[in-house]
Amino acid sequence: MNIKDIASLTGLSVATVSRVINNHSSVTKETREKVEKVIKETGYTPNFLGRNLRVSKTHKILVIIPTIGNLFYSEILEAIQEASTNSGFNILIGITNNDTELEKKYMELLTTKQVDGAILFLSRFDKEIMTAWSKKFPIVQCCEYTRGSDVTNVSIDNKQGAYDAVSYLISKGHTKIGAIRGQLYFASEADRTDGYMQALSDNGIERDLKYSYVTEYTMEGGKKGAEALMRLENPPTAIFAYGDTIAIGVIKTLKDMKKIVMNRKDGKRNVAVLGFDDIPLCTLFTPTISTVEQPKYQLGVTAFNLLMEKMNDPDMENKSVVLPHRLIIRQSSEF
Amino acid sequence: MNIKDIASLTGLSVATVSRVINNHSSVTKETREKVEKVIKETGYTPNFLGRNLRVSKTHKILVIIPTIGNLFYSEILEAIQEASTNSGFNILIGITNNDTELEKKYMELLTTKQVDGAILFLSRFDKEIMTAWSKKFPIVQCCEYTRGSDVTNVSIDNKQGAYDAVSYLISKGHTKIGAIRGQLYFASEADRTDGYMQALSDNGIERDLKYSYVTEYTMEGGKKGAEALMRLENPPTAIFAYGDTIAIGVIKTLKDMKKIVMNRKDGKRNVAVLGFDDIPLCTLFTPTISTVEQPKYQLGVTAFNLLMEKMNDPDMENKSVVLPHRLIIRQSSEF
DNA sequence: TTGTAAGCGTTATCAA
DNA sequence: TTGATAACGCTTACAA
Repeated sequence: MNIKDIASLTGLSVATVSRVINNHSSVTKETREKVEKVIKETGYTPNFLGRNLRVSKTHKILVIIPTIGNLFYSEILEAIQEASTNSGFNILIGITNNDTELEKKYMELLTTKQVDGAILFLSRFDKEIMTAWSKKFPIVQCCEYTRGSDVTNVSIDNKQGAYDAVSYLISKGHTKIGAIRGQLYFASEADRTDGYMQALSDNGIERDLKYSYVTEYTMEGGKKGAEALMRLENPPTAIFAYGDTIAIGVIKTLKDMKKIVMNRKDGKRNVAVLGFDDIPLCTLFTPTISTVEQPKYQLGVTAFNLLMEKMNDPDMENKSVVLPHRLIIRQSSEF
Repeated sequence: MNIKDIASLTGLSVATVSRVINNHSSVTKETREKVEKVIKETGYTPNFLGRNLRVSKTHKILVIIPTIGNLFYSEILEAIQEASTNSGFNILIGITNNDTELEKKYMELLTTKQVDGAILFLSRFDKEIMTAWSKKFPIVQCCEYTRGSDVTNVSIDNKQGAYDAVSYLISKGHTKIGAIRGQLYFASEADRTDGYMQALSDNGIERDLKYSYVTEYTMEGGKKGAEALMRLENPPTAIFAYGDTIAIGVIKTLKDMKKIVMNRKDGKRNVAVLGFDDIPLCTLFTPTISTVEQPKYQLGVTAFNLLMEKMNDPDMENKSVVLPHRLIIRQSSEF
């Protein structure tokens, strides 16, 4: 059952049927109704393979994302999905676990015309590659950017976010502040490290490299980090985690070690913890987790809207949108 | 740059170029090399829009899923993604939040030939509709099934899982056992309710309808459920949550209410909680959460493999695969 | 307002 | 082994 069949059944041409399907104004009410009747009776639906080839569009976008097992990403992805569905686009998802080969492989969906554009949650490719891609295809980096490249992107000011977080810990009397971060797969991490260092130096605190621990962006990673930092001769009294998922692992571990005890009465001071992202779990944990909020919904929607702009006007100049973050103080930083 | 251009540049026909691209055996080594050289030099990549139309295949599958904000689903989805990537398939994702209209809309991706098959995490459509769809398209239900329909599916034995859970709580001396579940969007919920009731009646306990609370499958839902159940005149001493996400909300609320106190010394008994799914958070919470484990990775991989079978042989008889579950006892049920 | 027909980029059949 | 060409289903000039 194809458009030709409908044409035969109505006694009209395929062109007219096509016009009806695409809501062209130049069809009389009667023919429109005649065609629609037959379409309804037959249950015909257009084959998009033909249409897509003809118009050279897919109405699909690609989202390349490290994982969806982190509520930070899944929330943004849900926002993208909502926005794209409202605009008649569907999402092809590429989960990479930071595997560069996979990242490249998914990018082939652009060269092979299987998607119209892409949103990338990554920043590991050379700036030259990123710029070249951006010249060829509509792409937007979300939460990340590639220094020195010319690519449209949306993110928060990660340096400032980290600066705010660490400054706050310092204001609470901490000087030995540990940091647990990922493996520099992301530009955001480098920026947060900049903010961390800036806050220390602005307050006359010398950075102790032993206080920085590198691991995966997982609860397990947080566990490892907390253990390593607490094993130090002179352990930190506060820990800045580069993600709430890490922070959760940190807190769990510190609780197990009795470095955090709720309603402490032995006069000792709990280790303070501050996270990043503000995922829903922050308020459910004990202690509730202080963090730097990223506007996840807005990040997703903005990324999609920017991509739409790029798709509609490929020659548009690339822009960098910076959305506001917010330091949220809950219990875990108040020790 | 298309296959015609490559043909011109090599002085061969498009047919031969196509054969090289598709690794046909009937090309001489020399021509193959000649073509491959030009392809490499020009950076040509085939346009899948043309190919897809010609072969009437997309190498894409659709996954319709209620949410990815629940680690239960995101873990299965990652498994599907891994399996499909290994087999050269890409995933189109449809997040529905249980919106039936959206579910239908995403199903149109099948009728319009934009995907080759679909994995559905839902069971709300009539058995007639499901059967009809299954006759027309390769589809597989994952974690769910539709009673009376003829559709390939994979899930655990939800009734038995709930039976095991509730029986265990009874064995620990509980007779007043609350249940917090979703809004019967899923067949799995009905099955779990059957198991819950069976366990009660097998142990001579009469079911008290007041002990069943209906809400959303979220932490917020768990909070509401716990509050409602604890407000009862004769509140339950144990709560069976139909999902770990709910269980987390329940536990947080019970802790806030002092119905759960770690290292309790006032002689009172904590309310026991048992979840379902076994998401990673179960071990990070205090108390750690007892639950019924679903083999998430295996569910995802099996769903994909079943779909592959259906796609390769549309006339294959539908099967129902049941994977093993496992009761995992941690702290939250031991009060 | 409607119809004719070209063409999107591929693959596959058939003939050479 | 290679080439010529039809066909996949659709949209869109252009013509009527």
